[in-house]
Amino acid sequence: MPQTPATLDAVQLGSYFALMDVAGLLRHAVEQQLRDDGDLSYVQFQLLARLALDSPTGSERMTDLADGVVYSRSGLTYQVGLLEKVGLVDRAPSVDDERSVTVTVTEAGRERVATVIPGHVEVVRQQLFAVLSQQETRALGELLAPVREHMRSAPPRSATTRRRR
Amino acid sequence: MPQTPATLDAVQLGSYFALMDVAGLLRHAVEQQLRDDGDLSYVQFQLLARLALDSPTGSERMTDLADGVVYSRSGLTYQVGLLEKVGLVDRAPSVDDERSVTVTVTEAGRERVATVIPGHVEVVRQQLFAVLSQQETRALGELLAPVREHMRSAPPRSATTRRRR
DNA sequence: TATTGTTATACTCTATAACTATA
DNA sequence: TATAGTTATAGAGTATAACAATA
Repeated sequence: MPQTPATLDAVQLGSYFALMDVAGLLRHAVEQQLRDDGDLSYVQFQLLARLALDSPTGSERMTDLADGVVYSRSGLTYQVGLLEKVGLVDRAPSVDDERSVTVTVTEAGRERVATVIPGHVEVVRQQLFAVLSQQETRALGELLAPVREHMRSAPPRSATTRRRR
Repeated sequence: MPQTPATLDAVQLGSYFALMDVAGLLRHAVEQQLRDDGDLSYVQFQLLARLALDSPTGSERMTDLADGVVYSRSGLTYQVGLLEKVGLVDRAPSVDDERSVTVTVTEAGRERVATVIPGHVEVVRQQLFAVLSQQETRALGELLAPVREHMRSAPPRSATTRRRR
């Protein structure tokens, strides 16, 4: 890792690399758990969890699902296709807009999420929250939530691929 | 993203997802910059930067390079092989231990790092530090550094692949 | 025997561009 | 014309297991 590059000071650099390293290690651990316990990738888990836990109806349009989860549209089609193939979601044309596709978690999908969550939570606790106090946990979230908002509203340059919002 | 799974409270969940989302978005932005400006993946940049900026000699053994880099040994061989093929590093048997391989940045490798760093720094500044004050930046680093230490010393279960330390 | 590293192989994921269909 | 989504294709990255060589 660089020590004195162009124009980030040492504190910024340290924070940047700590963030990337921690997230990388955590994702690695979490992907292994999801694969072992539920044969899911992290992205598939995100999609399923969003449908099963965040959506009142268990349904979302493809375009809305793409928000924040996946980077390219074809990638979303691919992942949803995999989930459909194994019966964890259904796909159907939207009622109001024939161009849209509505994705819905199946019962099996909800069960899969339920199967996977305890181990998932356990990994996150061991890897991340074992080291942080309640206050620190809160502080971390409060630091990062605005950053996420900023990143989502200000996509990087050369946004050749269309993205929602 | 889940709202009330098994046994993480809402604050923990929020911090967890904020961390993963921010790091994912940041990595995405940064990978694009590295690819555009220097035809490097993030991992390749990490390896080059470590050799060029962290190592006094510009050299490291494969095994030491693997330290802190997440993935498998064969993955490291693959990435170093790519870097060698385009002349950014050299590989040679270590002098003290014939089993080991010593990787060294070439002059071209140093130049590539120098080429890429300004744009890299700019992306990180825009995406991450535009939103954080000095104090917040410091706080973020101080929160995450111990987490990283913990994760590195306590690898996840089923460490089937050997890893250093 | 244990460690260092490579190779062969297979697989997953992602992105680009071209395409269809509806608004 | 613009938007929603799919498909074809191609490439990058990763992991596993078997392997050779040295300690």
